[in-house]
Amino acid sequence: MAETGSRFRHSILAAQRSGHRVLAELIRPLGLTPAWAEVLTVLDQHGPLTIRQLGGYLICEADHPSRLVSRIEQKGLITRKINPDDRRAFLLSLTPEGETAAKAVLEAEARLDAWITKQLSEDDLRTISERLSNLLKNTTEGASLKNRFGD
Amino acid sequence: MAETGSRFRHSILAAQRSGHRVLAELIRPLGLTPAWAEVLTVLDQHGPLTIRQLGGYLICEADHPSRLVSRIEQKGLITRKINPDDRRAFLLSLTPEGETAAKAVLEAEARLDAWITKQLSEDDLRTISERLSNLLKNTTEGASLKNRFGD
DNA sequence: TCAAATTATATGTCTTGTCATATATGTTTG
DNA sequence: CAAACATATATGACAAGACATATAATTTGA
Repeated sequence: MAETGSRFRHSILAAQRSGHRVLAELIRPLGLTPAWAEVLTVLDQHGPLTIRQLGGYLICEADHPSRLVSRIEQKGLITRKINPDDRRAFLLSLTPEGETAAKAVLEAEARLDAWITKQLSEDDLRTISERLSNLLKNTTEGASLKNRFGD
Repeated sequence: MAETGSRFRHSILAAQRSGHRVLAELIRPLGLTPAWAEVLTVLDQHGPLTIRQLGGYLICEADHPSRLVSRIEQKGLITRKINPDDRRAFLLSLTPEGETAAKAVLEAEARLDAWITKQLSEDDLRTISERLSNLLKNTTEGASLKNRFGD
């Protein structure tokens, strides 16, 4: 079938949009969005990072997440410290409120993941992740995936 | 592993973003975006549609694509005819320029799909599409997928 | 050492997408 | 028939994401 690829692409798009919508609903009561959730969980897990380093872990944004970060900062979930070694690059960390929010995000994501693992087997999930990682091996998104989840 | 679901979700996100970026690069010379491409190919394939009907085929937009349509219309790729039976609902069709653009989109997508089918087997692609459709069976995105590609 | 190149971040502008709400038309029902 | 309800589309406001460009700090190399 010539449309195998097209159907595959549209299925990926549909899955992403659907998952995004569901996650957005789960964390909206927290005043958060999926992009904010990614920033919070990455900072929670990988400690103080510069904006550029943070970008290397994010899948939601290809460019430098300056504006995303400043919005989250304005809500008081992130602080930036001046780096004496390089006064261009700030070090971003979670505030106590940010850590609380990150924990709440992890709980919401755990609920979503529990639902997903009821629908598809662990084996299917792992196989799909692996095939997609393979497809993305020379892309920035693939690099971020590897940074976050290893090979 | 607890993170199987998380990795799966992030892989889907990464694949979508990467595919979106590549398709955007392929059709940018045509002055088109991936969302426009979806509208053009759906109208090309499924004839005159109202905005609501069009929305039922689109995966890129959950709500009614009013503004997306009016932007494409302003570029002269779509026309709307008043429907005498229901003066709320317009019937959208491609202009000759729109049909040309739709053909060009199909060619660009065919190049992308040719690359994809070199990276993953037809069997893998079909299996992944099927598992994702299954996951989405009670969602609006799943309904659009079914409208476009059947069961 | 100092000009050029590089790097980190920021910002203007635009399209996309969501939510909430508005308006106009059509349908149903008391 | 009129009021209530439903439907089709539009729009204001915002976050997200991409691209191009700008600015400031650092590094490099002649």
